[in-house]
Amino acid sequence: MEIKLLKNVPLFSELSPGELEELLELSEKRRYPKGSIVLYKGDVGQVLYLILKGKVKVVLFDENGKEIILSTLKSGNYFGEMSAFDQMPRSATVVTVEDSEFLVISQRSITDQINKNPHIALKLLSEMSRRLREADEQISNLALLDVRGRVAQILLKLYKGTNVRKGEDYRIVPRPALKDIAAMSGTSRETVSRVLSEFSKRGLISLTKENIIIFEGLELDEDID
Amino acid sequence: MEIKLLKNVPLFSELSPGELEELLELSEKRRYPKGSIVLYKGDVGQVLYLILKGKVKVVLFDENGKEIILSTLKSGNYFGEMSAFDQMPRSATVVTVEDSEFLVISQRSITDQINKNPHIALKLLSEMSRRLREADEQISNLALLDVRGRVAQILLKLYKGTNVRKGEDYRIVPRPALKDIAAMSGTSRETVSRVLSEFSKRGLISLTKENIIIFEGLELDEDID
DNA sequence: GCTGGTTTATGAAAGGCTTCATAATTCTGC
DNA sequence: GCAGAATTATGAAGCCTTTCATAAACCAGC
Repeated sequence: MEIKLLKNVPLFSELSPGELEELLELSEKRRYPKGSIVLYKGDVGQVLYLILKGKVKVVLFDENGKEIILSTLKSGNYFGEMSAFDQMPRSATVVTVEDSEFLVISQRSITDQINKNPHIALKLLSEMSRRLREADEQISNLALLDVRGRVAQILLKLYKGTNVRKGEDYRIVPRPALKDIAAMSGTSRETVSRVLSEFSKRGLISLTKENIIIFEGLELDEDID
Repeated sequence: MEIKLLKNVPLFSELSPGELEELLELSEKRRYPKGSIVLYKGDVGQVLYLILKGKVKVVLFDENGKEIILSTLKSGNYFGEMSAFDQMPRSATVVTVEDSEFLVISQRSITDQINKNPHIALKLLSEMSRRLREADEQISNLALLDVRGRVAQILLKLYKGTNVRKGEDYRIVPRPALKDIAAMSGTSRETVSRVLSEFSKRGLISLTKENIIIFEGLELDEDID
């Protein structure tokens, strides 16, 4: 039944129907409503979660509850692989932002598959490289850019995730909550509100109720100031 | 000749002498004096560098030359693996901070070894997991802590890297330059200077010419303030 | 052991961002 | 369609950090 679904996940695309079958039998399907905590930072656990349906955010909190979003993942993506490979506790908390469904795969199943089929390892290495790049970029943004720059980077990244283009502009649909943009930029809701209205006044973006339209030129933000 | 050296690198510890020999023959040894740029962000190139001797820093710069240090690596560590696995350009610049010597291994050699010996893939996955954790922690520090907290975290991390313990205190030897602590904390030299002298006045650390001694209690810094 | 260059310490001013507060707007569920 | 909840907009005060400037300390090499 989900064989077809798995087949479309790049990570498993090289597996034979038999191997997929085997993987499925050893795995468990789990559902979580929107807003559930799937795993907690500090937990031990070596299972990997493949997102079949829905969307999650990977987050960290400080002692006052201030949140930083490390990444957002949707169906076809997976998380929890780090603990599967280095046996350390969960390094972040994962929360569903939509009703979601996961395939929970044990570390054992994964390493078994790697041994049979090293190609899977290369897929994993490639994906982890991508994540490391993104993490490095986020570090760079936090350390080297001011809030305007960071928010601009987040808008561009959000656009790449939605990919709605009309003529010369780029739309982020649906419009994300300011507090989420803030949690991605490492700043406060209020500051994001101010920064976006400044961008809007400068003609770099257009804010509507349903979306944010990015005009060419936002990339250059740093210079214009 | 370097077979013995390679044997001690965790990444290759499972390889047979024959496989090590093969790897060595396909690889090239390269030396760089202190202060050399080994690879530039944006370059294309899929080779992996194994550090045989010396020390490097992985850095990013903003347009004014302000630097953020993503990590510091020493002999036995490797870098450049990301481009080897996802074929994207170099995501950061690597600079030697000591005279250094590298074994330059082609992506091809690595994937060949992975196919022969999936265990190598697991080592790589484990190491990349570790790096991702560190990156996430750095993001969290930058986004959620003030400068004091970030500098404190860097001191603790530096201590873990030197591991000189005498009685109840922990020493960072040799004492790093303030500008490097700054580049790791995402702040300025001047601010690090002020923060350290504040820590010193509060009795959390002791600053000497040769080292920094961390007393128990620095971890709690956030609370004390 | 001196000289020039580098690193560190510290003050002062300015600015960016946070925080708190309030009002307006929008959304949600009945 | 309404009431209450959540989100957004905006002002004001204050703090943290940066930046610039200067002096002191330190270091490296001849």
